[in-house]
Amino acid sequence: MKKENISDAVIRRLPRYYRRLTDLYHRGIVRISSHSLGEELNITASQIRQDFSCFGEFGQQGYGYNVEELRAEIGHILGVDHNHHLIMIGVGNLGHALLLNFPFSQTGFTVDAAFDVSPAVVNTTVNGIPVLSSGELDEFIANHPVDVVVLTVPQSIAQETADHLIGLGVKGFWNFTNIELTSTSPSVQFENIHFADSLLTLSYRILNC
Amino acid sequence: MKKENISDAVIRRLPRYYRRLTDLYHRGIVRISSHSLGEELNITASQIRQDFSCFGEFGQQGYGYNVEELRAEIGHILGVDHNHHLIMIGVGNLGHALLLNFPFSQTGFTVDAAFDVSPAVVNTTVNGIPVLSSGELDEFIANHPVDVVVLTVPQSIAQETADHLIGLGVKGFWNFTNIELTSTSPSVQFENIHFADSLLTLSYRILNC
DNA sequence: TAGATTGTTAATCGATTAACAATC
DNA sequence: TAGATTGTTAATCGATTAACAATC
Repeated sequence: MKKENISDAVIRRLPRYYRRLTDLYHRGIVRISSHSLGEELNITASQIRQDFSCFGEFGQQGYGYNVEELRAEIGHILGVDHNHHLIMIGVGNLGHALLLNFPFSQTGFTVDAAFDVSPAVVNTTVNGIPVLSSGELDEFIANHPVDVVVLTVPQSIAQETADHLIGLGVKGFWNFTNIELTSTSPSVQFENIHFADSLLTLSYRILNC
Repeated sequence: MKKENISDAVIRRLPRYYRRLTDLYHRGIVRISSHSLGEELNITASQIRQDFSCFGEFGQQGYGYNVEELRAEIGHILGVDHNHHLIMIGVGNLGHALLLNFPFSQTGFTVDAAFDVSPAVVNTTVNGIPVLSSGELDEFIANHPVDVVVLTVPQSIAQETADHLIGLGVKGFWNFTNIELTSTSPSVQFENIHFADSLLTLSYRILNC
């Protein structure tokens, strides 16, 4: 299963394949060729076959790929069946929106708790998830190992919060603050949602493309 | 100013340069070399100089770059001084969070209005921005030209909403729905925030890296 | 002046695309 | 069987890195 040297570009295409295959599956489509799959995603058939061949042989000559099987394989590669444990730090407007709307469970994550400093939200629940006081964080993690933290805190405390959590054993951060987080430990993974960077690239493109 | 063949990789690095330079500027740092700038961003000095040279000559041999000037140049390239007009379609939890927290004006955008179908939000204002009924959309755009739409609607109506807006002349979409939007017109730009894709790549990396 | 650092050209590296034998 | 399509190897393309003359 574990392959080395999978490039970031390949990894970022996997969720798109998974998304499209899920759609095809729900529409009752049984088989698909690399050519057809690529057409819908604007990816060449060659690249799709190269990408899949990093992980195994999922197709059949003359037939193509079975949609349900391929979806399951890619889902497994991405870890949707892994049940990661996740907590959220910072329950402001954005944190709230994610807790209410984001399908964590479909993505392989269980949200165990959320944390905030504001008395207005501490000891409430949001979509069934308890919001605890930040003071309870260390004890909580000691009793409930956490794989990933959703970081929806103010920018000013983002790096120090991350450092503290890394010390408690957290290995992954879904970072919604607009800074580049760093860690001395190479096994810690950061995935950034940089809203401003994203909108700026759109600004550039509507002016120049 | 307008250069052809700027690769997507270059464009996506520009906001990171801009962000770092803004930080340096606020810290009162006057000059920086490509080497120092790269160290903080994990980008080689060579690549930084290559990137900048797509747009002009902003440095000085033996000295490096003036932080304030370089920040202004890159900001200008990205269009932060352009004052794009923007509206939001769909004022749910996520839309609300963006209206309340996202610094649109710092990014070169003016939010003129938001639209929704729910009587619970129509005719309210959020952070000073009027929320109008979706029925008023066509007339509004006829009177207030719109460059970019923030698409925070349910997935099921995303493509049809986009098609309608493209017909009304909208050229850019900041798409928060988890589907790939398409357009027959090549001048229409889509910038996607695919939350689920993002979290899935994190899932993959904590399992494999 | 000497040291530092640019902008740019050339070299390298990696990712994408094309081609094709294997085979369902 | 004949047609279709895979997985993989080879060719191409583009992006990154290295090198260096120019010069502040």
